[in-house]
Amino acid sequence: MPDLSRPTRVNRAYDLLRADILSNRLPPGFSAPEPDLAERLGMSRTPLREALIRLEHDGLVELVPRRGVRVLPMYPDDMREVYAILAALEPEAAAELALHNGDPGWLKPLEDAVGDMEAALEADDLDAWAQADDRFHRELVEMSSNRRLTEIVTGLYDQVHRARTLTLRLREKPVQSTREHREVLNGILDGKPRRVRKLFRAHRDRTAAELLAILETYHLLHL
Amino acid sequence: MPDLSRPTRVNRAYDLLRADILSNRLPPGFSAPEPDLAERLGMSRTPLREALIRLEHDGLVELVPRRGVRVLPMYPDDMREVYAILAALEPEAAAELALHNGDPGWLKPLEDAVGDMEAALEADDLDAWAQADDRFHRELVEMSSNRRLTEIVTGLYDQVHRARTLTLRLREKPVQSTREHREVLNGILDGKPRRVRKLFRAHRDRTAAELLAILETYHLLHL
DNA sequence: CGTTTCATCAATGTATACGTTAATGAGTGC
DNA sequence: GCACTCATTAACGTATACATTGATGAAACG
Repeated sequence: MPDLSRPTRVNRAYDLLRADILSNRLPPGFSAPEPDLAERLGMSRTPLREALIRLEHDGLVELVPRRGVRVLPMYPDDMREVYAILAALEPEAAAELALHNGDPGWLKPLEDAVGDMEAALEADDLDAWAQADDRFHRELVEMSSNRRLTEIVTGLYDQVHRARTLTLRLREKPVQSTREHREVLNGILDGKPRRVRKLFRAHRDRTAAELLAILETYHLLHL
Repeated sequence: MPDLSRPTRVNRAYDLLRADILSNRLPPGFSAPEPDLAERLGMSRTPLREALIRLEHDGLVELVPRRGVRVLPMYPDDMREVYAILAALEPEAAAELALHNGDPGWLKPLEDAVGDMEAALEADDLDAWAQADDRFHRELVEMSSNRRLTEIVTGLYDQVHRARTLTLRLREKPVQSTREHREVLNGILDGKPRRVRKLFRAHRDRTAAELLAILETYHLLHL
């Protein structure tokens, strides 16, 4: 809830560091003392520290006294934690949508996202697919119009972002995932909350298991 | 995940302010410029600001440039947000417990909590009842051994803490609530996850509705 | 050579300083 | 009497300074 838009140094530091972590430019395990980071960002330690506190809350870094900032790794158990929470929240949010029938065209963002997933799948463009997938999930939770829920869920997305990116090309073509999204969307359109919840839940559980299996297979024990 | 135990000024400021907010000594809507607060806490603005950033993340205060810190009020819609999330998370955590049958005596903390609720109800000690109720919910989510889940849920508890305290004496004797906790516990003991989920969900939905009704009745529109 | 002691160094936690800028109110014009 | 202008004030965002203290490696010792 801080104003992320104001052009303050704290915000710049936060945005830059977050982007570097999500993109793996600052890989898990990386650590550096505050003065180094501050210099690299061209600012003093004061705003940097404030940004770091926010990143720590986001579960992206750890502030170890005397050892500086450490980018947190994600172990399979961490992944399980995140997906267990998402498996409880997302299906509920989706089911909720199935009740609130708004004006027609209301679900356009979701339809577009699923459409883009299908198109990307057809075109074998995995990056576009991942982006559309991400959009689907983010749009959906935002439609819940529950600000707290949105913040929690997007925070969790961030935490598993690296793992998703790294495993994107290690999995089979996401044919089933794409179909499942379409089914969830249809369920919402049809106003079937219980069906939607069940479908989404199954989707989450399946994708979580899939991702964990890949991590195990490739011995990617920390991301 | 900051180290809350280290005796630093940041931690002191955080603990004191959080306690003051939860106890309503700093009521919703209260606001003060940073220098005032810093002086009152006997420290400089630097550690204070770091504490405030954490409180902001916790959803307890808002940092308004030029106007200082503002203790956030809770409107009915905020309450709805919080309870919607809890209604998704807690039943899931409880259902999970119904699967993992650990050693006997494993559920002791929950049994004690429910026992204390029943005793407090008998003794007409509302404060003790509320404390036991709180303990039940906290213990339960901690047993999920999902650190992230615990942090999210306890953060939400904090946000509605004031409302719960203030309405404690405006509601009828929590006979049904107490019974529902006992039923949930029995469901866990019997290893019936689906039943537990349903019971807990109903409990949450009912208590949320009850609380909101009270707020409406008494025109307590912001807490 | 391994271990212990101690001095050095550097990072942190915090205080202080300061330029910028929004808020406030006095003063002016209408 | 009301609106507007502008000067004053003070809070914020940030930089800098500094004492404390853990870490590190050298040196002394066995």
